[in-house]
Order: sequence, then C-alpha cells, then structure tokens
Amino acid sequence: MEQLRRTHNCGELRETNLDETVTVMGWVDSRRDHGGVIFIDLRDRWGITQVVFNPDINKETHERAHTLRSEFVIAAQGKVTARSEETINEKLPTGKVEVYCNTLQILNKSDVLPFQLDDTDITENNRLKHRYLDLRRKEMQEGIILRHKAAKTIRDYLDAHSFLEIETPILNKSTPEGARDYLVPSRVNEGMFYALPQSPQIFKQLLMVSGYERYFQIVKCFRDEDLRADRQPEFTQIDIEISFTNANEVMEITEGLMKNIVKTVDGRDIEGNFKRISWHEAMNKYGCDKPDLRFDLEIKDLTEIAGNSDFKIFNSIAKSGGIIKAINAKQAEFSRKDLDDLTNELAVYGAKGMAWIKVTEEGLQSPIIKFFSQETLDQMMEVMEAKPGDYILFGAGKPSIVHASLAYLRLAVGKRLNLIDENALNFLWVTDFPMFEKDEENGKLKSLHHPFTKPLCTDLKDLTEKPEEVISDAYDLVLNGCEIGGGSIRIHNVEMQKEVFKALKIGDEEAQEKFGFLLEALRFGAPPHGGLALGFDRILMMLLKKESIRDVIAFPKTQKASCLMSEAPSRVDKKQLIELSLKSLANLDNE
RNA sequence: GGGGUCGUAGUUAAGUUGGUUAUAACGCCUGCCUGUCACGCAGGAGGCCGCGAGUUCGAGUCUCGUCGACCCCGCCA
Repeated sequence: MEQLRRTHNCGELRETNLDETVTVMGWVDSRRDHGGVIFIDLRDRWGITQVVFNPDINKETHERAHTLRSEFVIAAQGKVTARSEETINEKLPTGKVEVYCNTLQILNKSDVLPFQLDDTDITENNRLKHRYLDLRRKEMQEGIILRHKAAKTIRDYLDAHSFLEIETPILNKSTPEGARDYLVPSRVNEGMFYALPQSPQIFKQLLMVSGYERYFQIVKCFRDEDLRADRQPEFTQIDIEISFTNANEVMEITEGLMKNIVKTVDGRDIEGNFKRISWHEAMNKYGCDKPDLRFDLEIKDLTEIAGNSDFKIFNSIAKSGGIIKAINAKQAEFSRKDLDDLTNELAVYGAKGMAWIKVTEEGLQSPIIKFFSQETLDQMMEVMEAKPGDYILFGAGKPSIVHASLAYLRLAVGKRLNLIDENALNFLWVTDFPMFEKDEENGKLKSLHHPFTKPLCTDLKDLTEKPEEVISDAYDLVLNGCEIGGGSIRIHNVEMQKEVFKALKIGDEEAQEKFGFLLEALRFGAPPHGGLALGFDRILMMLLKKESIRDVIAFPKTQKASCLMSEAPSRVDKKQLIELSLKSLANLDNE
C-alpha cells in the first residue's frame, strides 16, 4: 500500500473540517480499547486529536487497531466527524471533533518507554539517559519551542537595528586568562593546541576594527570549570558589539532587546527603563554584585557604632580592618532552631557565627546585649529601624566573608518571610565596577571584567599608581538576582591597552605573544566601541521559571560534564592519540 | 579539591530496634468490554535493594570504600 500523505496536524482540526477526509500522523499518546470501539489520542508537535476505530466503519482496520500500543507511530486516514454533545472533550482544542479511521498505517512500532511521558517526577538521571524521550514531553517541547521563538525575536530585533550576524571561529588561540580552556589538539601541527572560545571577545572587537559597526551572534561558548544549576560547560551567548557607542546606548539597545524577549517568552510588557546601581552601592547594601531587588531588606553598616563598643570581638574585628553589618528580619518569629540553622548555613561562606538580637515589647533579648552600653544599643536599633518583633542578624569579620554571608542571609530571610514576588521580573544594571581586584591566591591584580575593558580614569597613570581605585566602564545585567549578562566599553587605544597590561603585570613580550594581533589592530584606525554578552540559557531559565539551565538546553551535560545519553566523554583509540602525538597520563587503557 | 542530599520492580516511592516469602501506585502482559478521554472489570508477570568489602547466627536496614545523580563552597576574566 502506498504511504498516506499527511493532510493535517493533530492540533488543527475543528468543526469547520467536518466531513473532510483527512490524514493525520503522529504518536499514540494513549489508547482506550473498549473491545468494540477503540479510541486513540494521536499526538504530534501541534496537539492531540482523537482517532476512533469502529468495526462498523472498517472491520479490518479496527482489528489491527487492537495491536496499537503507546508511542507507536501511525498514519490514520478518515472522516472528520462531530462528537455528540455528551462526548465533547472541553480540555482539548480539537475536542469537538474526532477522526473516524478508515485506513490505518503503522509507520513504526515502539518498545515500552523507560518512563511515562505524562509522569512529572521522573528523576533527572533517567530523563538525561533517554533525553530524546524526555524532549518528547510537552513541558520540554514548549521550552524548546520558546527557545526558538526567543532566538528569532533576537535576530529580528537586532536586524531591525542594523546589526549583522557574523560567525567567529570555534578553533582559537588559547589564552591563560579567565576560565580554563577546552583544548583541541592539532594533528597537522604536532604538539600544538587550539582552544574553544570562552567568548568571541577579541574577534568581535576586530570586527569593529573591520568596520562592521554593529555585530551580533547567538553563539556557543565553552568554559572548563565546575558546573552549577546555572552553569554548563557549553552555553549560548547573545554576543553584541557596537562601534561609536557609549555605555548608555549599549544599555538602551539591550533593554529594548530584553523587553522583546520577555514579550515573546512570557507575554508581558516591561515598562520603563531598567534600574541602575553602582557596584559599590550593590556591595554595601546587598553584599553582592547581583542583588535580587524584588525585595528591599538592606544590609546596614554598624562598624562605627558596634566597633567602638566594649564588645571585644566586634572591637578587634573593627580595629583589624573588618566590618560589622546587619540586616533586620522584620517580624520574623524565628525559633532558636531557625537561628541555629541560619548560622550553620552561613558557615560555608566562612562566617564563624551569627550574632542576633531579638526586639520585643519588653526590650532587647540576646546573648550579646550585655556587652553593649544602652547608648550603643539605642544607636544600633535606630540604624536598623528596629521594632518589636524584629530580629537583627549580624555579620562581623573580613569584608568579603561578611558580604557573602549577609548576601546569603538576605536571600534566605527574604524567602522565609515571603518577601519575594515570584512573578516579578526585576531587571537591574550594575555599573561602575572596579577595574581590578586582588587575586586572593597570589596577591596579584587581575581584571574584574576582562583586560580590554576601558577604565574611567582621566589620568592613565592612575592605572599603575592607584589601580585599585580605578573604575571601569563596565556594566552587568541582573534579573531577579541572577547575572544574565555583562559588557563594557572597550579600549580602542594602544597606549591605554598597554597601560592596562602593565597594571596587570603582563609584560610587553607576553602581551605581544598573547594579544599581538589585537594590539596591532588597534593601531590601524580602531573605532571606539563596546558591547555586551547575554546568557541566553539563563534568560530562558529565568523567564520559564526552571530550576536549572539544563531544562532549557536540548542535550545538557551532568555536573561531571558528561552526557548520560551518548556517554561522552569517552576513551579514544590509541591510533587517534598517536595521530595527534598525544599520550595520556591517566591510568586508562586507551586502546 | 571540599561539604551536603540521594540511589529498592520499567517508573515513582514505602520498608519499624537488623529477623518469615521485600510492599504500593502507575506502567507492562492476558482475557472481557461499542463512547472513552486518568476508560472500566478480572487475572498475571516483573527485584544484582547501585557496586564491593566488613560487622553479625542473620544486612534493603549498621560500618567502610567505590560508582553515579543532584545542590552548594572553592573555581567560573
């Protein structure tokens, strides 16, 4: 028999199609075999249509329909028929009609699936092992489809703003700065390696030198670092670069882009400009550079007041360059266990403990109030705007530890007290980052952003004389406390770039070897330029309210960076290694 | 590199102080059933309790190791 040709999909048949003879194709979503009449929910990408097999219509077809099982792939030809009033299914858009099947073709059989597609709590292990089946599930299909639509929105928006999508190489030169590189051995250059791009940073800058003015790319990037719920070794960036621009323009264009993406994925209109906050303000008020501003709960500085008290611990912390900060958990009703739990959770950030004060109608309660004078307590409570029922939670010690633990505490308290509106979309620009930070390991300066970021200082000497005070023309985009992008205005002047390298203790020779082609390009009429990169996966994760970035990636890796389906990475033939002049130090037989 | 949670039929889970034949739901198989859409009814099959040691008369249960998944710290310009 000649194969039937699909005339309609499973989501489109309506009463307007009554009496038409149609052919639908898809998967058997479920079967309800009554012995006499058999009902099949036939599913394809577009929906579900009920197919009816009745011995009165075609005895032989009905006979064969008994053999159908879940996920068989079939073609069903028959007449679109109205359902009687009492058999209409209001849950289905196609629920007022059904196809009375006359001709059935079984296009493929299916083994019993390792899990049921309508099961909502399959372990991720199982989902990843059979990802192609996981992706068959409606929830996953919706995510993948929205991902496509978001990508199209991005291309449409940027095209309308005169951007050109230009591809950059995947096989690149390795540079030791930044994240660990994924390396690819070169067969024709024995002993040499390419690196996969951590981002197309230098190439997009070169495209500005080439005069393309407005570049974008939806591009895979690779970083060989440990994974997290929001971090994959390969991920997708929306990479953007603009010539003759400034930070404001980059932010404006990005805001327009984000609003379009939100409209596409989530359906909502975001009004007004995104908020902006300086890096210093973010650190001081929220303890981190990506604060979740869906709720207030600011961190207050008590170093002055508490550091000058008679409480020896606070006193010595303040004298040795430490800080004392606190948040006010309003009307918290914490039990002693709650406080202990929070204290334990802070330990991972290096906090040695968490002092607290309970505010009651009768006065303050805490193991530490006896160390403070009434005046000091009054001053602290005034700063904290304490009211009966509140809990004041302290962090004291090294600034980095206090900030990290109070930033965590702020989120933990926000969640416990239900201060967070789960439906809010709070976009925030964080600006005025320091140019450099000290590497805790070796004490050397390193770029907070990357070494091509333009400093905002007027005097280039500041870069080497007081580098830690220099602010950069960089900006991060934060959504609900998640960093979804970042960028900067770049250095387009060779002298300035050399000064930055000097501040980073990258010598002329080293700079020449690693970035010589960029330095050279800057000498040939490089226009002022800047841009940013947005984390496409993270944006989708946030907008689709997924727990993990893996849920918006078709074929993600596990935390150990392996693919449970294909079992990558794997050993390779010894022959392959020899061809590449490689020998593994691992205790494996690569035969 | 470190901390934590978890691993029991195909799936998701229960499993008492260590004690008879390891439960349940869904799925699967067989039969019956002409209006179901979470179809129904009757019956049935299905287990390396992740893996390996140890303790014990006896281990799904306790101990150690190991493998894997997840969350976090470090790391991620």
